[in-house]
Amino acid sequence: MGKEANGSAERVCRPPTLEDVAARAGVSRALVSIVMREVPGASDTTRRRVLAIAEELNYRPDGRARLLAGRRTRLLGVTLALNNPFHADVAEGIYAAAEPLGYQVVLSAITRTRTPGQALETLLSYRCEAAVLVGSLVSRKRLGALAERMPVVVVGQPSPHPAVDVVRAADADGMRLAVEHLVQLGHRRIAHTDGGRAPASADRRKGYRAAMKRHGLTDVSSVIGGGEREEDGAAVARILTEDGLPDAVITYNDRSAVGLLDVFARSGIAVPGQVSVVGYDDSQVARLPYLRLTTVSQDITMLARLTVQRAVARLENEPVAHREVVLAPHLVVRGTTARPATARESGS
Amino acid sequence: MGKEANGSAERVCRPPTLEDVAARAGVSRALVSIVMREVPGASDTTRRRVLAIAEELNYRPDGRARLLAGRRTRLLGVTLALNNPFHADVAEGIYAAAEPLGYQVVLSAITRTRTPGQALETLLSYRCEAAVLVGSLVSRKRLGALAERMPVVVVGQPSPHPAVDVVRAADADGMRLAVEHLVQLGHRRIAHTDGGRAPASADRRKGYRAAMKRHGLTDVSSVIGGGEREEDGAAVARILTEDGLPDAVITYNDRSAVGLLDVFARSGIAVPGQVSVVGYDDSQVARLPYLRLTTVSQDITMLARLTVQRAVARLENEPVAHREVVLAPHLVVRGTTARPATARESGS
DNA sequence: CGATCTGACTAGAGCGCTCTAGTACAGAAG
DNA sequence: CTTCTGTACTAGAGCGCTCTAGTCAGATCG
Repeated sequence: MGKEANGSAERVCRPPTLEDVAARAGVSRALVSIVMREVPGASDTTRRRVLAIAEELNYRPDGRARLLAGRRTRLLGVTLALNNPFHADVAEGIYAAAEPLGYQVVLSAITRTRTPGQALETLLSYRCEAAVLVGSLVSRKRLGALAERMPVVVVGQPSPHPAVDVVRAADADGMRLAVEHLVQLGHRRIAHTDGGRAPASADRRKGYRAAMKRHGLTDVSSVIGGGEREEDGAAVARILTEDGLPDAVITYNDRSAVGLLDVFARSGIAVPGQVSVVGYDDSQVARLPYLRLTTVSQDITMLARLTVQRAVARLENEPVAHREVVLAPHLVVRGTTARPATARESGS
Repeated sequence: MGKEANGSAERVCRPPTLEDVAARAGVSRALVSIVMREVPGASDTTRRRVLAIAEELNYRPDGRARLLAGRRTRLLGVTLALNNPFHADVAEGIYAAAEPLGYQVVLSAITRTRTPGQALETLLSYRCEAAVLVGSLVSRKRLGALAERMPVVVVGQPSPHPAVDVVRAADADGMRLAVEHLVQLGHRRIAHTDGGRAPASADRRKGYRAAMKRHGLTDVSSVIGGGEREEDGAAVARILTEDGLPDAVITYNDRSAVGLLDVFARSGIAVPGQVSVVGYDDSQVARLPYLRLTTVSQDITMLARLTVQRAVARLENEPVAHREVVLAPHLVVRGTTARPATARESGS
């Protein structure tokens, strides 16, 4: 005859459990579990009744217990750097792709005070079934140790380790697209601001060099270092302004393009009037109406979807053809590229 | 005499448990638990021995089981929008502040496909002990329901609900600082780009109006709407460029200042030569060497630290003087503000 | 009319921990 | 020799679920 005034429930009393719902409904715990999991084994009538009582008691299944009791956790762990817009976009896509497949996502942030190792440790402690590493630099050794325990998918950069999956865009192709676009517009002196030690930077640099070579522009090709942040692009812009402008610049990513464009704007250098600029990523920032940055799109949504697909395929032992999934990038032409002003001298 | 070749462990065999370590060490599970938790009750000798065996077996405590078995979870839940730099900074600070106090952080992202409600639901299901809501818009009703279950701290904006804690900066004071700085420099026509319906926008707008009034500048005060993104600032810049420039602009946040500055740069409007600009937040972007944005600092690190302190205080039943912790903002003067070029006409 | 089947439901054993209430056994005090 | 104190350790009961192996009606069938 306990009068459980749930409405005035204080924080003190613990949240209701399966047991409570079962008792109230006059059924077994197992049945309530069946209803809550929406698996077959209960009649429609009881299903509705149990659901109503659960609602009434404000019952919410205990994630910890579920994780512990189930034979599977269906948990996808993601490590990411919170301050990186590309990472954030990927994580968003992973959430969206995982939930329809019945997988949950758990994030573990890499920050100044929290190393990739710690972030991974946390994920492991929750026994997630697969690890998704978004553009973070984890040592080959650690990668190997991790891959021995669970499927690992590295996103957005190549990874040398034979045991990990990789989902990324073809960086060399992306650079080729950028170079070809600029060449077709009539540019020759096309510079590249690289990403230094940042993920995928090496591939993009190589792609740039190859593309320049193919167009017979090796002698005018120039790589200026480098980094992934706005200020890195800004620094390069200052160098270029002093040393003489090229016809066009392809940056390592959109972030560094932003810094570059800003310094150009302040120096009164017209884009695309005096110099064309191509970014990389097609992140949110490239679409800003006042920037309208021409950029190479990695199709982040697709990247995320394929990442989840791959992790799930590994978990469910589906056959996987290649360790690496490489997406074809495409160019998004916006407002920062145009024919050179002086270009009436057609042909080479 | 089973030969447990752990080195060649396949993914198939489950990770080792307390039991395994205990068996190997010839002690009870409870003792191993004591050692792993680093609580008193074991001799140094056994402690070392158990630790060595745990290491050898590559044992890692199971977070799910810990959470479930302990009388407390010591889990702090944080909901945040991944694409918001301010949120990311706060989350980073929360990690840093929580771990020394023995609390763990669990993130739950708000995305286009994941509502604040869903994000909260996830946190609840892991039975975190307190919820931290970073600048997200949760209905008053939902806030109330949540606060009945656990301590709730809202960060970076006022919240009307009497049951939730608030940690934020004094937005009106921040605007006062900005206005005073500009007035002292000799500006009169100081405009404000507001944040529209964004969190804290109302307070900043009010603070601006009050400060302008105090300086007898009501007739030249002007609020132009508004939004929290770069493009919102850019839109305002275009309006100002057409309708006539004020002496200075104070933006709702750094993001919108970035858009504003960019459009000014493109239109050949000199900052701070023709117009001074003050941002708000002192986020990473304000410190970019090519921007050097004068801005009102909320001291995000401190905001995060106080948020954690407050949540922990509630959990540990420490006395709490006021529901709201309001930090005094301060002005960070960088390169986007200066005396007006024509300012030799001293006095009013 | 007993044998078989099917759908709805239940009992109870875990999952890997934590934590309370103990036991065992030193050494010190009476 | 007993009693006491403290340290080192253990037994075992949970935490709130899931899941296997049932039970038990009632329908189906030869």
